Amino acid sequence: MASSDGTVGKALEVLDLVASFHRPVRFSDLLERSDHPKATLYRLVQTLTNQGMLSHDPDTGNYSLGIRLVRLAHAAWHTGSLAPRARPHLDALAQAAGETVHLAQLDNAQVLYVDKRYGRDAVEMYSQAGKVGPAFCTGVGKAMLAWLPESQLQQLLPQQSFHRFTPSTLTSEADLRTELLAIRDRGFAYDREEHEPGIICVAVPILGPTDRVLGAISVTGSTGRTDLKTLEALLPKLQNTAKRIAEEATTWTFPVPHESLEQREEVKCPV
Amino acid sequence: MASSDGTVGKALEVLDLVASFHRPVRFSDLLERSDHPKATLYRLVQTLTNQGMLSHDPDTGNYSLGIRLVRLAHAAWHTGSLAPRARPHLDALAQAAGETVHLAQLDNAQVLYVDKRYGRDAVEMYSQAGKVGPAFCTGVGKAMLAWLPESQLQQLLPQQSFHRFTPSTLTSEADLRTELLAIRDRGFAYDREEHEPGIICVAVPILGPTDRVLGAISVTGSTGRTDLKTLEALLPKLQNTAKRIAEEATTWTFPVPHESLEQREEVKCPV
DNA sequence: TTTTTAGTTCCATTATTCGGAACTTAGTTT
DNA sequence: AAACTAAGTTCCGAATAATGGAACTAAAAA
Repeated sequence: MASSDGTVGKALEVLDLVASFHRPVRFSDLLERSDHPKATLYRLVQTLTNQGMLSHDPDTGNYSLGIRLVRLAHAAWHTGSLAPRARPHLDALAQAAGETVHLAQLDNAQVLYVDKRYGRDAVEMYSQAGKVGPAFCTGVGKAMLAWLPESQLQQLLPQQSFHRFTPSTLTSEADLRTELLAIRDRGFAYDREEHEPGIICVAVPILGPTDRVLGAISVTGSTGRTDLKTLEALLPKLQNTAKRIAEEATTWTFPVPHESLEQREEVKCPV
Repeated sequence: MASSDGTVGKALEVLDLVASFHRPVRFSDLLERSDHPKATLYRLVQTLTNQGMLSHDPDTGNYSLGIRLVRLAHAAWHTGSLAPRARPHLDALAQAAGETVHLAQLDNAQVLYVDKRYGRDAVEMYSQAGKVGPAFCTGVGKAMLAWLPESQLQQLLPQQSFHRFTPSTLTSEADLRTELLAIRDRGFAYDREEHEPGIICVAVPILGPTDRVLGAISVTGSTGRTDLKTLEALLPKLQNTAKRIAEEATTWTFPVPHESLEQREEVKCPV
């Protein structure tokens, strides 16, 4: 599955490229890291800028990800992610558990955190929702992988970096496969400081009717304050929460759109 | 500027179309509202799904905006919007003012709120930030329009709906033009219950070196608790904050990326 | 069973994208 | 100031990818 589909694929690739810099970039920065010939890349960037997916600062010549993305993501988060419907359940879980709670979904081969709660206060959400992490060495990642059909695993596993973050990171596909079987067997996943030293967690998948993987939730702690046994005691609550979220996600029929359409409509590009 | 550029433009149009439903949609829903022939739309949707920009629930056949958008938006918000650098200033302003504070940018012809503070507590990113509103009848919208070059105005004004939200909404381009001149003259914009009854605000633009419009901030109140005179007293603080944000936005050189690239890389699509 | 509706595939035609190379700035260096 | 360099932009014939009418399949309704 090496190659991307068509012009659209290439354009989206450029978006990822811009994102990967984590800072505004000049055209030549992009050119350097891209396989496309100058003229081609230039045209792609132009198009994306026109479309508001990139923004271009005429003073500095820098490109950044465009603001249209933020708008689209707002909608994506509302209709496409589990977060809005999982919210009350997450709140309750965070209260009851008194530990940090994560809600994640798969974004391709990576884990994407779509919501997060700190024991009590809902702070810092800005910087957290939307963050991505590795799948092979996080609790939520492994919990989701464990329930994927073989066909999908075959696509996702080769994309894992198996980078050794800590001494306990699983660094081969074989080790991970063994772990995934164990997880599926016992019904939940551990993170034994595999991603960050001192950080442990217990995670369960959120499964749809056909056991399709919808997402995962976890409770996280630090080895200083707690241990796996303690976190494990929260499992019933975790599993209960996961079940409820799954129910909401599948039961729920969306309310009829209130169509605040005064604005909407096909708005076209400025220069 | 009726038409969009190329295949990429069409694909992004489809994303907007999906977003406009505010709920998961079936293919036929999209077909109904789109000008594209069935096969063409189908291919576009396929491509976007492949790319993770749309997600497709095989159980229900529904499409939603994909999770890849959330990831991209996270990056967009960090590097592309004023929000992260404006943050401490907004906090300070909200504290000092004791009123709700908005930070907005232009997304095409609309206003996009990229951050918000209620007197004290911060709000979650994707449920509030990412929201769009009309430009012609909000304080931040008018503040930004007032400083745009004529060429841009000519593109954006025809896209305004001029929908009468309240008795005091300006409902014609001519009225708005007059108002914009007044705003530019006095240096800030009022919202005299033009968008929502009982909601008033005072807004100032955030201007770059060449007076380029970077964004706008406002303090908002309700007619029950306050009045325009009172809000106006906060103007020095507002203007000061805007200036600081502008400075940060232009001065700031981004820190060298910590390149947590174990993950990144061109990750390709699952089935 | 037949009919209708929703979703998917085919493929010759057509329109877009591609990219090498030349050109234009703007910023350095001698 | 002329010569050089690097970054960004435009051109245009060749190559490729998108198009969409129509036919097909699957599933639901009559």
